[in-house]
Amino acid sequence: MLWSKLFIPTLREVPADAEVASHRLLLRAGYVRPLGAGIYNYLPLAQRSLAKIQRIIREEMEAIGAQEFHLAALNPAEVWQESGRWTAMGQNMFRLRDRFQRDLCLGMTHEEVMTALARGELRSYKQLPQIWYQIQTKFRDEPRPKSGLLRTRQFTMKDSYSFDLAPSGLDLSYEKHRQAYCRIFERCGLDYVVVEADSGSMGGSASQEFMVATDAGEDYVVVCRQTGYAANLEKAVSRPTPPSLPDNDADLSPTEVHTPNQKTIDEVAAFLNLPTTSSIKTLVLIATFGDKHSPLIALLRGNHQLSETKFLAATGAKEFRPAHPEEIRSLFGADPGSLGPVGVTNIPIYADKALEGRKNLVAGANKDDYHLLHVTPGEDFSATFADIRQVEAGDTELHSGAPLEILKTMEIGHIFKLGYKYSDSMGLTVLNEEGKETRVIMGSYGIGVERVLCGAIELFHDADGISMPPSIAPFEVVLTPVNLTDESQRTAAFDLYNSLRAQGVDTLLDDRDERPGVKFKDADLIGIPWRVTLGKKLAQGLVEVAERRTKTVTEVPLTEVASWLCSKLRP
RNA sequence: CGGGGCGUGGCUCAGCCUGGUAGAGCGCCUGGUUCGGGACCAGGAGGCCGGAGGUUCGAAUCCUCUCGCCCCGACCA
Repeated sequence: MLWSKLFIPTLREVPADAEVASHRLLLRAGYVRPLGAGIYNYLPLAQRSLAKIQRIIREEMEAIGAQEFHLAALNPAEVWQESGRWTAMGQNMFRLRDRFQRDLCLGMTHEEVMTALARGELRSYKQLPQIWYQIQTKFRDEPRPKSGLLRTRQFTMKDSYSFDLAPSGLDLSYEKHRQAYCRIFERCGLDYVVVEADSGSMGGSASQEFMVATDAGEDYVVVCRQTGYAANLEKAVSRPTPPSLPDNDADLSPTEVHTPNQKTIDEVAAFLNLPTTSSIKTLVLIATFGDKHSPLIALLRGNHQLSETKFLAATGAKEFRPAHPEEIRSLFGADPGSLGPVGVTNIPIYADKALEGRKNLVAGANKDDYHLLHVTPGEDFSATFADIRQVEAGDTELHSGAPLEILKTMEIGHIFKLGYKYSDSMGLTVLNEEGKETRVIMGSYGIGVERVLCGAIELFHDADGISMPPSIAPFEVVLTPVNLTDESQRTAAFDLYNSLRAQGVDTLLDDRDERPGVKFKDADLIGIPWRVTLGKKLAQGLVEVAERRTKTVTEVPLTEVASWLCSKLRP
C-alpha cells in the first residue's frame, strides 16, 4: 500500500494518559484510538496486525479439526440463568432489556451459547468429538479498564469448546489445544510460558495458562528453570526457606509473656528477640459456605502470606473476608495483635504445612498484650494442616530444591478441562453405543487476540518504537525512497514495490512528500520489520536494507533485494 | 466501590494560588527555501477553558454539584 493513502496518524508527542509501553506505542504509532474508558477503535495498522494474528489462529485451529462458528453476541437471559451464571457473573456482565422488558446480556464468553446449540443438535456419540470455535467480540463491564488494550470492556477473543464422550476424549482435545496454542504463539513471535492454573469458578479438573512475561501484566507466575515447573502464583507450591533460627527442641509448655503494645508479628518478634520465622501468624476469617457464614482460623509462619486460592480450596469455602475487629473481640476476647490458636476449640483451625513439625513457637495468648512462648502445633492445639501459603521469593522447588523465579506476566491464553459443568446444568447428552443417555464432557479454550498484539509490543519495543514480529506486523517491508522527486529513486521504488507485491510480500511504500528523517522515524515507530532505503547509493545500483529488530543495515543490489527479502521472510 | 490525580485548539502543556475577558511548542493550511534520522522563514485557520449552578461590576481562575478520563487498591469466567 502507499503510505500517502493510508491513515496512520502517528504522534510525535507521548500521549499523557498512557503508562504501559503497548498502550503508549499503540497510540503513538497510530494503531488505535480510544473512544471511552476501556473502549478502543482499531485503525488500519491495528486491524492489519489483528487480522494476521487471527489468520494464524484460524490455520492452527483448523489444523486440529476445529470448525469456526459465528455466534450471537446478544444473548437472552435464559441461557445464562440455566447455567447459573446470570447471577454468578454479577456486575461484570453487560445487561440490557428489550422493548418488552425481556432481559438480555452481551456475551462475555460462550460456554452457555455453545452448549445450548450443542444440546439441540448433538444426539449421538457418533457425532463426537467436536471442536467448535469462534473469533468474536466479547463484552465485560470491567470495574476498572486499564493499560490500553490489556484490560478493556470490549475485546476480541478466540474461544473454542470441545465436546467428547469420555474423559479420555477430553484429554485428547485438551492436548490438541495445548499444542495448537504453542504453535500459534510461536508463529506470532512471542516468548511465553505455560503454567498450571487454578480452574477457579470455571470448575473442572485441569487448566493451564499461556503467559507473556511483562511488568505490564497483572498475574504472577512461579517458574523453575531447572525442572521446568511453572504455575500461577495462585496455585504454585514450593519448599519454604528454612526458619532462620532452629526450634528449641525441649519439651516445653506454653508460657505467657507480657508484650505491651506489640501488635504486629515484626514488633513481637523484635520485642522477644526471635525471628519472625519462629512466630505463628493467626488470621481470623469469615468464610461463606453456601449461604452461611462462619469464622475460620488460618495459621501461617510469621513471615508467610496466606494464599486466598489455596485457602478456599483447603476449606471448601465459597469466599471469605477478614473478620472485623468487633467480631474478633467477641470470638476471642482479645484484639488482633494478640491472637493465637491455643485454647480455641469452637473454631476450625487450618494451619499451613510449614508449621507442621515445628516446636516451641510464639503465638498470641488471646489476651491483650500477652503472647505465648513454647507453642507446639499439634500438641498445644490441633489443626488441619494444609498448604495455604503463597509462594514467595527465595522459596525453592518442592521436590528438587532448585531455585524458583517469580515473574510478572500477562495472560494471553487459557485452556480448561470443564468437565460436566455445563452439560449437566444445561442438559447436554448424547446416546452412547448402548443407546443410553450419556453426559458430554467439555473443554473450553480461549485466546485474547488483542493481548497477543500487546504482548508482542511489550516484548519487542525500544526507544524508537515498536519492533513487531514479521508474522504479525501490519506490513513486512517498508520502502523508503529518500527523495521522491529524484526520478531514478521514484522509478526504482515503484518497481521494487510492484515486484515485492507480486511475490506476495506485504509491502508499504512511503511515497509521502516528507523529509527522510520523518520517514525513518515513522517507520521505526510503527514497527515494520524490514526497511529498504532507496537513496544516493542507487547510482551504484545499491539499496540499504535495515532490520528493525537488530538495527543492522545491509547494502544489497537493487536487482537482488526482492529475493534477498523473501529469503529472510520466508526461510 | 475506596484513595489519588487531571479535564484549557488535534497533541504536550502554561495560565488558576493573588478574578480584569486566553497563551506556548508541536501538528494542520498557504507560499518560499530545504531534503539521509521528527528542517527553516513568512503568513494563516483553529479554543462557548468538560458541563450546570452560584459568588462578583466582571470567572479558565473562587464556591457547590455533576460528567468524563488516568493512576493505585479492591475486583478481574
